[in-house]
Amino acid sequence: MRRTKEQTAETREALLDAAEVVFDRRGVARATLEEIAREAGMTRGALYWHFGNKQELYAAMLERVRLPLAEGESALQSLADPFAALEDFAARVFRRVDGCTQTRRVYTIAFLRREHLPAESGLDEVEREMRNVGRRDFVAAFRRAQELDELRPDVTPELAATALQCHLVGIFYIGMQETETFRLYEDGVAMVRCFLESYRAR
Amino acid sequence: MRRTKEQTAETREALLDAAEVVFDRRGVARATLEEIAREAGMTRGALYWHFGNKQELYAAMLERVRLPLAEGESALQSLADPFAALEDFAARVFRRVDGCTQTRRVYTIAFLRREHLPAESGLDEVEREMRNVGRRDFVAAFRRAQELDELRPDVTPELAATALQCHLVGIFYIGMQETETFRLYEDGVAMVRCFLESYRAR
DNA sequence: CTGTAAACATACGCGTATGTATGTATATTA
DNA sequence: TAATATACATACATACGCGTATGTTTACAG
Repeated sequence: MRRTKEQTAETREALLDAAEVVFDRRGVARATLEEIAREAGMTRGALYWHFGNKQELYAAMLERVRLPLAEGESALQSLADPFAALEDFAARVFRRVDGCTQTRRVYTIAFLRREHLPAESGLDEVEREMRNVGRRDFVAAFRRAQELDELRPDVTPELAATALQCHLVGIFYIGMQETETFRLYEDGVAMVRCFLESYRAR
Repeated sequence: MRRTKEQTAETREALLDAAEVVFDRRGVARATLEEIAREAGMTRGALYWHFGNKQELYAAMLERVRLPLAEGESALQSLADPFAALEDFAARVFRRVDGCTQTRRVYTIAFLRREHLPAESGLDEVEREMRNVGRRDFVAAFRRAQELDELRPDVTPELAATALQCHLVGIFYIGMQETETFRLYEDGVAMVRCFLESYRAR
């Protein structure tokens, strides 16, 4: 019952798709490998062939979304107009998470359907990067704004970056819970725009 | 081996204290009733006597913190100066969560150490209230601000309330993860103050 | 003072998820 | 084309955590 290389790759993708569905449905801890495999039309044998255990499966699921998202972040580098770049960045992230079902589901899983412990080797690194969104770039952007005398004089670039990060995470967190009363993209962009104005010098 | 009523109450409190510690350490799903009982110097027998199962234990743990916190929220009712009331409210919540070890731990558990599923009878209600912080009062406060022409004309009270809620939740979320680099009270108050200014009419 | 039930500790049975070991058909390679 | 390793399915052994049943002591009601 050996499959071709292409079929094997399809199986792997199907298992990751199934993992997203089941993790979202049951939560990561309560999700069983049996249910995931059945959801993909396979057995646990296939799962243990492609991934060593649930942790590796989860990590692979994160990787599949992290990589395409990482591409879009580079566009923040345009530091001519820092505030416009920040708003544009936030809008793109919201559009991405709100528009793409897979991305949204994975973010929902990482934020809500999973228990975060202080030290979890490997995973912590990736998830930290996910919730940090683009904090490093935020600091750089606000520093640039400071040089241009566009940043409020009574706040540091670091505080502004942290505040933006907090706001984005909160919007994610609430937006994923209140899926009916809250439009991630429209409301999110409006909030960030209003938020950024408050850190602008007058 | 029957105990006095007072001893029984002490046992119950000890079990709840132990639950906080173990839930924080292992996460709710991975925490075992055996470990919780041992942490309290008891056996599972005591746990099953006071609480029917892990879910009831968790709910009781939340209740113990929710009740004292609910008292402080009423002070938002002073609607003479809505923005000052909002800032004052946020400051008190931060002070409470940052200062009281027990409150902070329970909030950490509810936000980070637990998997949130769409429909979970009973718990969802309480946790929804926890993360909503004081949204209902926020709307009222921003409505009042609108009447006083103190609210930005281009935003609705509902959007402003949601934004504040998002910001608070995000500050909680990040503040509990980055316990070293982030001071919940000091940084949180500074952020909320800056945030509120942006929703003020000029 | 006595009976009863409270407040646990201990012991047991059960289901369930996990990891691994083994079986097997077939794509790939030499 | 034969040999081999791949890509799974199936079967098994194990352990763990839960719920409950039972045992035991003793505060408390009458």
